[in-house]
Amino acid sequence: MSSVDVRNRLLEAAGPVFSEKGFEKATVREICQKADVNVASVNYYFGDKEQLYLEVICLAKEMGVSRAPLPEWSPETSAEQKLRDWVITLVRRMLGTGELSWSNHLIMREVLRPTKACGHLIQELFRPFVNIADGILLEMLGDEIPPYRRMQCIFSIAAQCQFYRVSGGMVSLMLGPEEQAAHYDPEHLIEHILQFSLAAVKNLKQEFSEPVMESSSTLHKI
Amino acid sequence: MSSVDVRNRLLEAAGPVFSEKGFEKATVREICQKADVNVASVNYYFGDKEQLYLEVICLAKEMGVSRAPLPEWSPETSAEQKLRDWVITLVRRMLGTGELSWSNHLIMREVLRPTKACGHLIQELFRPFVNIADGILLEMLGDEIPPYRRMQCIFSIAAQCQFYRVSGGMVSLMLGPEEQAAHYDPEHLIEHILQFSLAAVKNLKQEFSEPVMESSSTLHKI
DNA sequence: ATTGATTTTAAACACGTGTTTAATACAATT
DNA sequence: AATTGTATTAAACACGTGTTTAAAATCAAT
Repeated sequence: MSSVDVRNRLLEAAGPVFSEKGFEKATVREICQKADVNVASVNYYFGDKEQLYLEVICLAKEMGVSRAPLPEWSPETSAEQKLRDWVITLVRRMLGTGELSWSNHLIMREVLRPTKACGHLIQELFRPFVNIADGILLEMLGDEIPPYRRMQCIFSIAAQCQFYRVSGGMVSLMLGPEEQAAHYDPEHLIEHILQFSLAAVKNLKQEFSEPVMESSSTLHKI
Repeated sequence: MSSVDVRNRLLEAAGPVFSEKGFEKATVREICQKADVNVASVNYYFGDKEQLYLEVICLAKEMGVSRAPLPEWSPETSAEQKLRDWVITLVRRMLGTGELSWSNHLIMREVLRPTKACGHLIQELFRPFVNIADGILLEMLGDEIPPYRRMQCIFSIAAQCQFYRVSGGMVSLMLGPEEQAAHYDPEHLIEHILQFSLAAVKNLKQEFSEPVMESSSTLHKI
């Protein structure tokens, strides 16, 4: 068994374990057992547990992007279709099952509780992906609408996709299994999220082309 | 120092610690140190660490509800106003700061990674709160729209509120501090979430009163 | 075949965890 | 004042953790 082989076996074994248990609860012993290598190999090849974790994060990022990439768009593709593709891609990355689900899960852990690896993910993964959505919304809304309003919309759309990932356990407990199977599979979710969000975005555009209604905000400080 | 005093001191000290560290990483020694009692007191009064945790969850539930309750509505309160109040209450519970923020944080931990305490929270806290929103949406949408569509809308609204709670760390890293302070305080978030969601809900009502457009869904399996 | 560097191994180390224990202190009751 | 049941304490226990170590094994080059 060559030395690079042991390194790769450790990386591949560590991904699912970190994903399932998190950095703290994951044990070097379990990872080494799954990789079928000695306990000391992590420290020998990676220095310590944290360095192994950082390399696993990079691996997860690359796997996620390559497995669920954005489609190529021709110049005449409509903005609405692009937004649809964007949401489909996001849901695929978030709710994707099978071999690569551990990478989504691991990345979500970084979002929920950022470590020093989160900066890397933002720069390499989140920011480019958000910028694409920003371009689509700019195309749909025009530049009279302030950029921060576009960002709020992007967060609102992403939030809906993220909800079923992070709160999936609670959703399953609230809905019956049959209800969940009937209306909450990824395809139905995509349709709902798109319809919900497109209506909101189109309304935002109308609000800026028509005179604005004053909203009586009597909200107190939280 | 009376014995009930030690019990309460443990409960009050354990809340913030469990909230900040989570059940696993929180240590009995730290809780006892913060409560200024002996290490063995947890086992003496609660049996074990988990039983203490369960009682802290119940305390968190009661604190959260009592601190940010829903307002009383008169019969002529509009559905739109009720939905506004509902969102305000949810954002307050989710993003509330100060003394009670640990209870929100702890409940959110249960949502993200349900333990045996989550069933209690659903029955006592989430289900009643969701039922109120369901009644409001029923009022706005009428009963021609299937109940599961209302539930999807409730999830979409709650998702937006939840997003800034669970992804707040990443949002801070993506936006600059000045951008975040300018447009992402709770009041601005409430306004955006309400405008975004009300537009979507009203569009859903229109869709059911007007002829439905066929959407060309060529989505493949994830 | 010998040598020297690299890799693998089992054992041990140092530390932190939840829990238990046996002795002590306390407070109320007889 | 003596007794009894409860509450508190410091110490120890049993276990799991990441990491280190020194010896053994493997491999490539001479």
